[in-house]
Amino acid sequence: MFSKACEYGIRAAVYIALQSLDGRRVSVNEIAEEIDSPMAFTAKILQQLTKNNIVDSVKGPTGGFEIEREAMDTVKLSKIVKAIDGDKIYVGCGLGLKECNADKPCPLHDKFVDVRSNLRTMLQNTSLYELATGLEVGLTYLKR
Amino acid sequence: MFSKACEYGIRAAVYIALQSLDGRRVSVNEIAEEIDSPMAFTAKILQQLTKNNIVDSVKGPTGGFEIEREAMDTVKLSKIVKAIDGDKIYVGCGLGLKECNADKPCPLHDKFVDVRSNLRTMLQNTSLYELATGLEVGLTYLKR
DNA sequence: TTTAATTCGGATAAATTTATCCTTTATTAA
DNA sequence: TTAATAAAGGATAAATTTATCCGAATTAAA
Ligand code: FES
Ligand code: FES
Repeated sequence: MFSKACEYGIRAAVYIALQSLDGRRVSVNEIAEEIDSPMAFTAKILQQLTKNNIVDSVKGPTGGFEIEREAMDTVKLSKIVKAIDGDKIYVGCGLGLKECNADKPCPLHDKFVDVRSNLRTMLQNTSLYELATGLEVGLTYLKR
Repeated sequence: MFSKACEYGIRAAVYIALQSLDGRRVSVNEIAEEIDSPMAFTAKILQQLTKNNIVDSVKGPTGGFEIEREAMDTVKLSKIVKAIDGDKIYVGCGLGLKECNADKPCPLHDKFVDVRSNLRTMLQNTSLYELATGLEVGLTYLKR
């Protein structure tokens, strides 16, 4: 469904949000450990998240990544997915035609559009804050 | 969503079904042209479909691929997707944890499961015949 | 002012997916 | 029986994704 990069990106963002709720800034090293992802690759993904204003980064000692409380509400998963995987998940044809186009649809178009808009709605309505709070109370996990 | 191999596989299967409705057996060459896919790669995918009893193949002159009328109804997209992409789309965790597990769920689990079962239901309920008939009457397309 | 900690950015490597090529096998028809 | 046609299968190449490494830039604290 999502690329590995995107999966790591979402997990990382949720972890940063969780720690930011406690006012803690976290390093790539800590993030990679806590979400069980390859560190250097995770660093690259965090750069993308930073460039897209999804998380904030601070260099130097005591530096690291954080997310403002307000951003936790405004940043939806759709924004992260778009930043990392692009919009092919939103505009791509399920059967691989150049683009999805209702005027010259593939045989799966109608059914695929249903599923896809279901997914899109879910991503657009899901905030980082929402995901972080489940973690906070120990109901959900970022690694296993 | 699906791999390229899977996209080609579905398109190929639908095309074979369409032609089999007319009693025509089709070659890899024709299939690749009609669905606009790389021929040799498509041949590989057709081998998988054949091994999984999704389509039938006949060697030699006048040979090619075909699908029995009954199979067009019983073969659902879910079978094709499983044959080519495996079942990661059905059992995988949306955020990339080892497997999806409700006992130790990732933060997105509940919402992801909704979307996924929506997708699964769609795939399980969609037959090749259904997709081929839309093509037949010129409402849908396998290339563009 | 120096040192150390941290992200940033570029280069490169490994793994996987996508794609091609060529030989073998089966089968039909001449 | 031979020649031609088509799928099967194996080897390999190209492209993309995933992952690692290392030096540069920034910044806080000693
Ligand atoms: S054209 Fe294929 S999904 Fe819309
Ligand atoms: S555990 Fe992540 S989707 Fe179920």
